[in-house]
Amino acid sequence: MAPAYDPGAVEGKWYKYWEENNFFHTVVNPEQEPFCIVMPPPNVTGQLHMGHALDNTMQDILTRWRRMQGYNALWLPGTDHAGIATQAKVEEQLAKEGLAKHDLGRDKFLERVWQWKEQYGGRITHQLRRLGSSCDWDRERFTMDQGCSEAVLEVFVRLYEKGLIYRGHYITNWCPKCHTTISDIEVEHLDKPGHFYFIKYPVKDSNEYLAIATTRPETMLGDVAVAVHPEDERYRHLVGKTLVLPVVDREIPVIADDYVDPEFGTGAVKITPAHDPNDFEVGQRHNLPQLQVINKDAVMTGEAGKYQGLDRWECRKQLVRELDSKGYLIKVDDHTHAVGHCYRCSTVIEPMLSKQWFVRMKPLAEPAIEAAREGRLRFVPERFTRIYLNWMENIRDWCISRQLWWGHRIPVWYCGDCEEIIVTKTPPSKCTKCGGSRLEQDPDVLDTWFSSALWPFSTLGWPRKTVDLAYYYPTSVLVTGRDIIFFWVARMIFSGMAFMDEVPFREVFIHGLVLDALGRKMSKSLGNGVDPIDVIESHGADSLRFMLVTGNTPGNDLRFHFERLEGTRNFANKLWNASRFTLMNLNDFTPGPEPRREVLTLADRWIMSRFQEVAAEVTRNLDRYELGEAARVLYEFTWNEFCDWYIELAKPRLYGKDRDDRYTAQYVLAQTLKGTLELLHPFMPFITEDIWQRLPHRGQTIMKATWPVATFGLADREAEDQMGILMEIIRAVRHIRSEMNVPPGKKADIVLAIPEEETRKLVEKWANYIELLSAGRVSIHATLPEAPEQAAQAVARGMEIYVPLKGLIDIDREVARLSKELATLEKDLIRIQGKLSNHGFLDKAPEEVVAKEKSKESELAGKKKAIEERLKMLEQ
RNA sequence: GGGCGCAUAGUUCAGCGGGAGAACGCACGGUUCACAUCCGUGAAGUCGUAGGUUCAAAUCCUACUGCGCCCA
Repeated sequence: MAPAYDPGAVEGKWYKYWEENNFFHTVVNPEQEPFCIVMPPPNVTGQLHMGHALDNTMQDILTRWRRMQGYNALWLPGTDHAGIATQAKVEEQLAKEGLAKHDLGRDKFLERVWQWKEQYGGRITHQLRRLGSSCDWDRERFTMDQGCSEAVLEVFVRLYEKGLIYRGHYITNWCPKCHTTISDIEVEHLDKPGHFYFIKYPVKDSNEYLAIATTRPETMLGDVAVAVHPEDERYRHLVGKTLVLPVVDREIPVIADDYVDPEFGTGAVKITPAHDPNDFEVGQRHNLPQLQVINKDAVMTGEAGKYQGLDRWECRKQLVRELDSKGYLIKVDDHTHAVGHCYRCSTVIEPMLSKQWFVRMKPLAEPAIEAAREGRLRFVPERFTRIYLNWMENIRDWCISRQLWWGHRIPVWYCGDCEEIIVTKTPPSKCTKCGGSRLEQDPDVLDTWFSSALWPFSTLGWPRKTVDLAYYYPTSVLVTGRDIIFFWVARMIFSGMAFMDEVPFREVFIHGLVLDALGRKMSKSLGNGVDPIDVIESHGADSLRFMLVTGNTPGNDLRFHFERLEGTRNFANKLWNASRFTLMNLNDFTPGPEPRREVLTLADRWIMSRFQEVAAEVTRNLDRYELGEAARVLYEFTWNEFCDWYIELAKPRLYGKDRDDRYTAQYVLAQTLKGTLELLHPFMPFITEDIWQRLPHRGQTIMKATWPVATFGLADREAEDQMGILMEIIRAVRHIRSEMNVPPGKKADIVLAIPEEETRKLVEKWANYIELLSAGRVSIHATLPEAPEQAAQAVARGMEIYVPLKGLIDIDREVARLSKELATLEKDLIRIQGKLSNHGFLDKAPEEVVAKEKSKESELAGKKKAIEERLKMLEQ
């Protein structure tokens, strides 16, 4: 084995081994309990970023753990066609050739997108493999594969037939750059500094005017009314009067509507139904016309008169100038307000009137709300339940049509003869009503999230009744980022309720975002992203995984620090070297019977007991989705207990002549290491497999090893207590040596006074531990007539520990050291005595707590007394 | 405007009713046959502020301040 761990040398090899042996693949087995995670499908042509790395590491940990626990653990992978993003990329590519998509036409363009998908579609799944993902690639799905597409058609038709899908002429969010409508949640509201323009609207045949305030003056070209609150005294006399729209000279009415907030602005609101969602509703209530003055490129239309052809911002500038010059502009205030931006391209959204398809949400949301309220579905952390519920309870209809070519085409045909609308899974040859053959399919495609909403059951075979579906649905847990709770999680839940009559997953495990070291979102525009593949290449996938998982709690964001990555890389190396040491000492070892308890040393019993507890604690934390805690427990056990103490204590027996002793040490060492590797395997799959394969083992792969549960012996409290005493002595001696500057190479005398017989016998028995780990010669006494000369002293558990330092001791230094210790002791003692003299505490605190405080007090008091005596002596 | 999260050692974060923890960094000392990607020892914190509940609060409650996020 190499003296340093080289991830590059092992990762590829083992992944290939796992995949070739079908270890990730599951087969339905009614005898076995299923565990299933469906992977949030990454964009098919995207590449792995830190968010994916975190999300998939967590899923892999859960999957590998459950698999080892004996579940039939399926992690089902797949990719998403990502309508807008993918189409935009291909359009970009075309643009480089000087082409637009319309030059090719729909069919040719789609061919290009499929080509693109073939070219890049494997990239991300390949990258997921490099991360170590143990998903069942045999079941890999794509949102536009045949099965998923069928599911989409089925769902669309069924919802339509139930009246839950309708087509409407409404105002929606139009992105002038992506050239499509997007749904409400795809709009990002950003606070932007802007202006509040106060404009005079003259009252017809009068000298009076009505002042309105707007943030978007250019839309006044499409104004069809001005609204005031019905009870607003200031304007009551104007309701029903006519205003003359400045510049345009069009006549518009003053109307009264509750929607107006009299406190805001001037209390008079211009109404532009074609370009504002609220105005749209006011317009509907008052039967107002809809005047479209901005087109799909965000350029002014013919309705804008002389401003036709101007970009919306340019129009605003010029129009304000004209208003000002003609005396209509009262004032312009600075005003910060939320502006809707496209979540994809950040272009300012233009509310636009058009015919679109919508999903009626209220009836669908109800069961999805119930499911969460009744606890049939649980969010981790729990607080996300409220966020989910709050959104679901206030849900609005979902606009699902997109003016794109790449996606699931809406299965709707319009008859050119009788205007019949035909909604069907299979293309009709003639009109079902008039028999005419002039049929035209709706040109739009569905929102990408429409297909991903079906993911948990479409990937398992729905709408067919497959065995997979019966066995794995509902899935066990969904692991995803909190940024897509609304986009995706909520939609899967109501879809699952609607079509499977059951939640799609029992639990939703939400994690945060991976931020850069400064706490900023990683983004292309900032260029602060860290490529997981670079990290895998430089530090190994295991280090990356471990780093992503430690120091992280459910739902919270995580900062990416390079130093932390080094830490986990070092940990991998530590594990590697502990294993190297173990293996070097196992050359003549064939595992036989478990050593009898009598031949076990204290250290053996201690490490076995500790391992037991660690296994239990790791399992408990995984159960609670506390992956970070689980990883931390393993880190500390491996490094601090197994390496720093157990291995050191095993050395003499491994190097010694006694074959039985050697066998016992080998046995415990090998077993503990193997068990530790198994507990670590979900976190660090590659290195653990590599070492496990070299150790005596049964089975083809650590992946299928049994999750350690009480594999050898039960917790051994006695061994832990006894070991604790010895560790305390060793630490005390090391402390003295270091403080007194005893050269590390120099053997020191260690004189122990242990009045208590049982403890004395224990220490006598294992004195070699002290000699070994604190480099000294130990002599043990019940009591000493007087303290050794020129010795440094420590006190622990009623024992006095002396390190005679003839010629080395610096009395002043020792006095200072002891005085300092005395000061902290006194501080602790005062606090505890205060507690113990408090009647409230004695009466109300639980007995154990009181007993604990009492024993602490006597321990500290004893220590204090010993140190005081010692100080008195030294100062004489 | 409403909601949520965070505030603990120089830094990044755990802990979330009964002795302030880890990692990194820092200081001191170390070439022993697993590992200098290492070993040993140490210094370092009125646990954001102010109240309250409790025998007991970093931990629960209330208000406030600062930062971040979501929704309107």
